Amino acid sequence: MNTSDAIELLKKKGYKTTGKRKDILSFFEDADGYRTAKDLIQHLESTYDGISFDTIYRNLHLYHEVGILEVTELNGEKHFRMNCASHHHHHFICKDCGKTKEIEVCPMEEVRKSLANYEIEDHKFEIYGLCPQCQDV
Amino acid sequence: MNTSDAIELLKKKGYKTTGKRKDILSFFEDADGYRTAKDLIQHLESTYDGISFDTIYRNLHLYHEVGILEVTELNGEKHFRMNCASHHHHHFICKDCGKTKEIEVCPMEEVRKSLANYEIEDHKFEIYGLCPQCQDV
DNA sequence: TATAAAATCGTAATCATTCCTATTTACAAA
DNA sequence: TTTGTAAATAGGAATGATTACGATTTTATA
Repeated sequence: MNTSDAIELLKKKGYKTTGKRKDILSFFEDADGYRTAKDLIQHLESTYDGISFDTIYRNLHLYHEVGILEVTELNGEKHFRMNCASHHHHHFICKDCGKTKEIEVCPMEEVRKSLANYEIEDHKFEIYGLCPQCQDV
Repeated sequence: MNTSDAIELLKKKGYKTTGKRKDILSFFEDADGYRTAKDLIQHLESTYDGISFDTIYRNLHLYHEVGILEVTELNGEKHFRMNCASHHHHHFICKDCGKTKEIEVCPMEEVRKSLANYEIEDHKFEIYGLCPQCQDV
């Protein structure tokens, strides 16, 4: 998913296009990893003085709802990244810079067998650590 | 891990035994799944009127630190359960009642190969849904 | 260009969690 | 058994992320 695909998707669903919405999208397109609401506010404040929490969180939720963003919860804070689910995969997440690396392994097929009678709604497989760039500080 | 093992471990580490500490342990021993700080407060309030947040959170942190409790973050809230890591495994977690089922599959061996140069510190593999008991409501 | 619906602002409220000081308690040593 | 002291707790304020909401502004379109 990239910014223009996302704008297209939003239009198709009847949502309006605003400067802030576009900037939020490019922020995540450039980020190439997980970012928090705080990160986003900091980025937008230079352009839009006095931007409201409401705007930030409303759009983060909206984007997640329509599948533009993925969410994960780390250290009591929600982290968002551009959805890259063209195919199913998981992520290594760098604790330092938030950048991600795709992991193709998914053990769910095998797991399903051991969960007969259980209704599986979702699953999460994440690996945490330091990416090569963040190791020598 | 059960209550008496935990008390033993705490003593060995030089921590004092109090009624509250014991009750917190039995709460989790009986729980057989993930519980929140709020759940714990509700449980303790009937016995200890006016119990302090400090006591709750200090002990949750302590128990996590020494390995009595495991933690996971769901819906903006930390969830705790008795540590059952006699061997490495993961969990199915019921969204309704918090009960867990052990999952023996762990794909980390395979994953490590694709993460050369990455420093792996931790990983999380959880399956969410409804357990058989919670499906027909 | 007028209009209605959607988006945003400004700010207060909420919720989980952390922090702080005074007081109480557990337990080891006398 | 008493006592000294470090650890534990109470009570409540503070913090940080997130949500809520009435008033205002902006977008899309007729």
